Amino acid sequence: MNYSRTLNLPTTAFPMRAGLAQKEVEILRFWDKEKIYPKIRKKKKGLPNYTLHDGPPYANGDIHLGQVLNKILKDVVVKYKTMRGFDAPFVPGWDCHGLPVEHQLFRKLGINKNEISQLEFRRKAREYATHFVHKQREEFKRLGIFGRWENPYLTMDPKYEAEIVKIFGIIFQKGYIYRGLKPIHWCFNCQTALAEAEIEYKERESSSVWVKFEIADRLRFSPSGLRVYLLIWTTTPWTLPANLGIALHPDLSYCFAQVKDEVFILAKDLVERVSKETGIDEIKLLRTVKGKELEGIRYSHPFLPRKSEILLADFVTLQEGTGCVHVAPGHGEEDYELGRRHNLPILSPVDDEGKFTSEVEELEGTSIFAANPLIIKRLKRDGYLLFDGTIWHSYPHCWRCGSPLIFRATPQWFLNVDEHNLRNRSSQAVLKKVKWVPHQSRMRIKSMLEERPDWCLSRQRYWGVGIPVVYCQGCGEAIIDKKIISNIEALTAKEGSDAWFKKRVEEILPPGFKCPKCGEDEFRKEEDIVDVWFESGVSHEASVEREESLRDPADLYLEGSDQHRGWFQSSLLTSMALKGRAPYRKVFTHGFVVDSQGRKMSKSRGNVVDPQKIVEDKGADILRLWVCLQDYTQDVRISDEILNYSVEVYRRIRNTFRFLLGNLYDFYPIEDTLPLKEMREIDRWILSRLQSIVKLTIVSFEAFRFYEAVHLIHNFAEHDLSSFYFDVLKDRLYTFSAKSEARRSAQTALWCLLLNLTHLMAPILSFTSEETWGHIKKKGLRTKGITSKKQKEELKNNPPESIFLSTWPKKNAEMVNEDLEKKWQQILKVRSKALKKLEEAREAKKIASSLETGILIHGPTSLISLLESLGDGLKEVFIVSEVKLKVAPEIKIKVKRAGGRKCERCWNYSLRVGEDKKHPNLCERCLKVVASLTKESL
RNA sequence: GGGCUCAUAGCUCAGGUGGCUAGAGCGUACCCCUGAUAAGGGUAAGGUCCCUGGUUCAAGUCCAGGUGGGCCCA
Repeated sequence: MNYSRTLNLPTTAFPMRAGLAQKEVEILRFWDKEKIYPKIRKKKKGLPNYTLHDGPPYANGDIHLGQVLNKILKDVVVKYKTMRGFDAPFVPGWDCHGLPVEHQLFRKLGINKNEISQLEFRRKAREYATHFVHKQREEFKRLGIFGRWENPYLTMDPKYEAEIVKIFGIIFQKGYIYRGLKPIHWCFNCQTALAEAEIEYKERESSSVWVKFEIADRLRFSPSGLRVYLLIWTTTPWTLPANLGIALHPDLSYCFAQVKDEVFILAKDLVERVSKETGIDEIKLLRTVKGKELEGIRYSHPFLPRKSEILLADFVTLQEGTGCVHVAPGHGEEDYELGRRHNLPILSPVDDEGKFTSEVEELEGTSIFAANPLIIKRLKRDGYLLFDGTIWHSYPHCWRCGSPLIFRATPQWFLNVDEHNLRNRSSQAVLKKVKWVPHQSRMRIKSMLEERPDWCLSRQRYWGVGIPVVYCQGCGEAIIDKKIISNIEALTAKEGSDAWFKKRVEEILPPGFKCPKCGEDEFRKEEDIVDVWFESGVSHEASVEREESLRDPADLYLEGSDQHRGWFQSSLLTSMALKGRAPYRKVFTHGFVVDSQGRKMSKSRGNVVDPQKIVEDKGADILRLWVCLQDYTQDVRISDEILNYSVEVYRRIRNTFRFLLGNLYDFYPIEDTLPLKEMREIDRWILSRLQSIVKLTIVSFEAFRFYEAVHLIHNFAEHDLSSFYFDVLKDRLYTFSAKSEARRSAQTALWCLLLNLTHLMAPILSFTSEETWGHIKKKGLRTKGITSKKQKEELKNNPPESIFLSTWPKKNAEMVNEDLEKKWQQILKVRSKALKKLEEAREAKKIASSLETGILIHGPTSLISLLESLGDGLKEVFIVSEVKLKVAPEIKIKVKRAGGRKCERCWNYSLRVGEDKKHPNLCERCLKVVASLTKESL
């Protein structure tokens, strides 16, 4: 007779194989159709607010793994906080303006700035950014990220743009913003500034000149009667008129080298090379000093009536030249920084067309490249040229027209980081008021703040918010007026930032406006736009402060570690300047996604992984789990092997859910739950273990260590549940009478495990938890045997339709039983010894299933009485047919074949199998069960 | 080159204030089960704890130097 129909075998519609790619789409549709997110928002209204403010990604291209990592982490935090009883809205944002969009669009259109009007281009840029906002939004939604997707904040939204204008005005009024000069890459053919990304380096022939700068001060070491020169090398003689310093490395050795009746100062280690390149020999080394010993010594300019000083700089190297570096703060990045530190003027006597201005009288109107030979000729004539030649080297060119570029200083707007002690105040706020996770972030932001230069707010671009400044045509005065700003603000709010570029200046100014300095009434608008970092940097005001649902300062900013220099700082500085406090209470940073070797992803390396592919192939939950399996405070690796690991962990957790659901098919919590007191000891034990897991998981989530939580839960599912508790439980679940107390006790524990584990995993495995919840909620809705109307009503609304509308488990103190946990720890130790013995017997081909055996346990009295207390449960623990105990000084376990015959129903061996004639192959226990079944079916 | 940082089994992670015969899970090998079945159980193999020095009775753990990787700057 086949008894399997008399067993309570697991049944569930929850499939073993997830089919995530399709299933997730169904769940997304469910969330969408049932408006789950709006319902969450409504339900949480009035609870304590938790604001995680989204750092806006660029609306540019498809999302990459870095953004996936970032948004999933945010989502886990938000879902966790939501389920723990916070009102935690998520308002996603996008950074829409700026170079990345502009650059890519120019490329796509195949034109340059001069071939399209600014307004026409801006229209296209808006379309372009909008397109990617939509695209990325769908991609993020597909990952299961909850948020107010239908109404994100966009930096190109007119209201947002108006805020940018307003805040620029306020910060200006407070005195933080000034006008200064800064060198930029300039194409004098296109007459435009170029960003780094728009530069192409190509080989080019340039002059290569060695120039002598005569020392003007008396030197401590002074070779009698001889003239002493600093020897510099440059490939851009046209920048010599702007020379305002010569840089030496403080720690390099410099020598005084005599050539005929002149002495040159140059790096000692470069003497030989210079000699070779210039063909000058017969060099006599007089003496050597360290660079720092020459600091501050003055020299004369070779053809201008000017004296400058020797400066020290770490950027000086022995790679090329002479170790004495010509410094023109108006014509080079490093030169500029060095000049700024020494308060040198930013001299840049070259106009838009690349011609000298009147600042260099004798070259006025001459193009810089045409000036090169003139300058060389003059140096030669006056004896300041040691040698000249030509050189092929890599030189920056315009990506559009191919012309060689120059570095040229232009007037730009800056935020003074030291105004009103801004730097120190920010530093203090960051160190004392803000929590940094991981703690290393704190030092990082500190050192970056301390070293950062003033913030250049001007960009010579098309796509962005105009800097709201007008200039008097009469005296050139730059005017930022409260009234004008509020006009621009109002116009921008109404028509968007296009208004600034569309309107004539008179339409922006108040009627009858006159220059406060000279009384003139003709003006022109500033042409530069605001740096995009300023735009996203003011989101604490333009988004958080204005959003009804969000709180400023935010509870959390969560971004990649590159934002220490970026958004964390731009947000901090603007907030400090505006409100005198940081915009965040806590900052959580994560690392970067790298390949299996720990190397960064790049197209050239060919190791870029596409998240869309993983989603289509394995599912978003696998990606979510991948994120949460790793220590993302460091760099996060990805590879097939790592993803497969994620799949394995997923399977284990899914199967755990499936086992739980399968064995609860006939369990309805409302009527079948057994009170804790009446439950079996092992069931109470697993519930106590569960409480430890709940407690520790909460600790991990609070510290944003999701990987710790996942490892914990996975281990629990593996070690406590699957390999022990479930294995032991099968006998009771399958073979005992369906409604027996013993079985209900087990099911009560399983129900509790199921509820808790699905919740603990929900912020991470959102799709799978929701899927599981779908099966759970059907059970709770059953109202069989419930008569009162009120009860029925309650059950209608409970459980909630989505797991995300329910709350996270709390630690249940009643279930905690440390004594029990200790006791079972000992039992498990004995069990693992027994398993080893069983395996030996199995290897020896003496047994196959452990139920074929009986075991004899020797041990000290304490252990024996502990085991004895388990009663019938003892043999279940070992999954054997018989356990005998014997007191002995040493622990020892013996395995023998079980006596009796195998019961056909429960597979246990028993001496009493065969006692009943009707069921000759059943044991005494199954006999009773089967008998009751027959009775029932009658 | 500078600031911050990371390095433990093939993979993902544990290893407060130095005492370890260095752990867990995955994967691998072998075995068992066939009533969680493209599942489940068991056993086992796997590590110069990046390298080199030093402090110490004792170092994965502390110190110094180096190598390699990451982010940001130059």
